[in-house]
Amino acid sequence: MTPQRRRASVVDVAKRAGVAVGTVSNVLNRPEVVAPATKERVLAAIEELGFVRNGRARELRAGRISTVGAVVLDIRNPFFTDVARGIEDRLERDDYTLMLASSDDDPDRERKYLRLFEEHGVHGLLVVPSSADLAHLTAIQARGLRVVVLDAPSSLEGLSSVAVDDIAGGALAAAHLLDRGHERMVFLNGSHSIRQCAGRRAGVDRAVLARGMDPAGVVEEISLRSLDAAGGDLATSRLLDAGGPPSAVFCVNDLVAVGVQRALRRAGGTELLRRVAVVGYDDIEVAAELAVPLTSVRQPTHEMGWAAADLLLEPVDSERHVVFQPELVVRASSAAGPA
Amino acid sequence: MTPQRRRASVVDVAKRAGVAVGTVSNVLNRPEVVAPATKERVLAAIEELGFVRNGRARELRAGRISTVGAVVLDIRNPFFTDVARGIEDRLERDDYTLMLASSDDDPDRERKYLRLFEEHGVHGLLVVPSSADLAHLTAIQARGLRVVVLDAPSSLEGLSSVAVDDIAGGALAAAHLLDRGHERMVFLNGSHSIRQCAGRRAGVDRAVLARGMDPAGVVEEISLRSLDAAGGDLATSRLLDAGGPPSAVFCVNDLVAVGVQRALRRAGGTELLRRVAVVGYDDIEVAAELAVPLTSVRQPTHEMGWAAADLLLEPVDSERHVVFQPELVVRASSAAGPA
DNA sequence: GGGCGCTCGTGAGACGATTCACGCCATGAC
DNA sequence: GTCATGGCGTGAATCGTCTCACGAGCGCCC
Repeated sequence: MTPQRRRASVVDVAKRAGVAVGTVSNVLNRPEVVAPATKERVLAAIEELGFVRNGRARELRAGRISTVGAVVLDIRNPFFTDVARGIEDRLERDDYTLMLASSDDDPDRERKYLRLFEEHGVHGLLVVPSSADLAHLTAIQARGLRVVVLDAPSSLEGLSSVAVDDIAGGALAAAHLLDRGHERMVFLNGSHSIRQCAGRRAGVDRAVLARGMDPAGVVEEISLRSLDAAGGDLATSRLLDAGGPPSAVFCVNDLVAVGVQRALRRAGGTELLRRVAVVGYDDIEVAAELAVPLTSVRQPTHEMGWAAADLLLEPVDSERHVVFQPELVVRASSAAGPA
Repeated sequence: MTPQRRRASVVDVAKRAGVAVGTVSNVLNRPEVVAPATKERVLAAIEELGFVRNGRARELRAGRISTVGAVVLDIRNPFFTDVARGIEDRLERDDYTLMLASSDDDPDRERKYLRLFEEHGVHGLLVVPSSADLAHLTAIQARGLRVVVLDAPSSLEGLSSVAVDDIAGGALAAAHLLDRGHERMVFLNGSHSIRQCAGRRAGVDRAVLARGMDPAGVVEEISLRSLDAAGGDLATSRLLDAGGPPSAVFCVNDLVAVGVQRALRRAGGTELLRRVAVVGYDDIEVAAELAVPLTSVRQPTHEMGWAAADLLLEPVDSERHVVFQPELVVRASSAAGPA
């Protein structure tokens, strides 16, 4: 309890209890081999000195590692925190801990965190890659770490993965808007170097082609720099300034859709809001509670996190892939027909 | 690049480059003292072996620690992720890293994570305490770690803190409802062992007393087990079953308020929703975009996180307290008058 | 040519916990 | 009385990195 210059170590405890360091270690790790009286003395000394094990030394010696690192794209997006929660729940079962970091879609930040985790000696890494190039991940795996890629379905070069079928998701959304009669739509997407973005676009194209139409004539894709409400708001404002509202907008995630709705309402009130069909992606918790409840593509977030952590902890050494199917949740925001 | 049984160590690198281990270390840490030719050889060996520093050994030896641990109440609440972002931004400036964990309002989980972080040897800890008892935190501080308490203003027993004035926040919300003429209100709160909850209740009482009324007659407080949309939904459903809708509801956070709105709408459509005045807390990003935009108490989240990290990194050793003032953001949800 | 200073590189020791081969002692069987 | 057995405890060696006191080699100047 008294402030100390230096943390107490096993040596200090051993001295205080009048035993050897090995005995202290035994009390901590295999208490059953220590006689009760001795154990008592050691525990008392630990208490008095406020001794706390030094995990770094412990892991250095033992090689044991019970931490897992995860790098997601944006920690403020509920989609990723839900996935993280799924990861955590699975890890807890095996007494592992999660270190979470957010790359902000920035490959450099991603690399920085991956390196940090690797130096730190994590058991494995869960990564939502921010670019299409996975060479740095295969290199890490080659060094003996387990790597599981989340949300990046294709061309995995030997890495295990958990993903939702983004092509199917994009197709669901686009088909829904086409069904409503929209023959032109705006797609607010992220950079195609983000795999989910490229995949959803491919799905959109597939749905359009399936109806014998030409994607180039139907889909106007706008690439956003920031995939959040601010990004959606800004892009929509520009559209309105440029030539009036589109009749249908598909957004690469729900936060962007929230921004779209915000800009529409600001420009033309609820009336304008109801005239534009908006479809989001992720089905975040508040999607149903918005001014105009949002039609969205739902992904099984918790299950994805769980499955990813599962792949990481499993002793299996082979490459494995888990693909979940997305689901369209139809609400009022997509009710509007074409202009 | 080739898979290896064991991670390459400095010894391996030294052998390969034909130098001493100290030289390898110098290349990594003080490259300017190594002759160019030697440095070249060492770097080549590092590349060939895929050598990655072992951070555990490094920190063990150096005592140097560049990690900070944070334990927040609920990682899915945007309030906490915004605070976390503030922390991260401040830490990044000094090349520190954040390990984030979520206690789920559970003191046992909180203790578990704190212990883990302490064993891990973090530089310091940022904690949003889940109970009123801070003895375990002072004990940690006594052992030489820096501890900053977030969002817990009173009786700090020597711990530095960053907080928003919860009493003022509770008072703002209650005064607003009283101004609208509501003489009865429901307060959906969490356990009073959570300090923010106790503080906001105190603020509510203060506002009521300031008008010469009796809190017991005005405020019906309901204690929720889970402070999220599900919790608010459930409590509201029960209220409706028991005796019809209240005229005013103050929620301890916005997620709870979202749940309240959901239950109201389910029971009586938008019409019922507009008849009940609802005030939330935190002003999360989507608060303005809900079906009925939510009146809420805004807290400067990013600044709080930044300030907390600042206290942790500063070399100052004295106890410091930073208190931010909350702000009421009035929107449509609180427009309804008394029944 | 002896002394001095400088640049580079060396390698043993330290950080703190764990492990394991070993020794001590008491007990009990023959 | 001897020997085997088993329960307890010991402490040196180990993990991988960094530090630091030291020394080798070289050039330069008086």
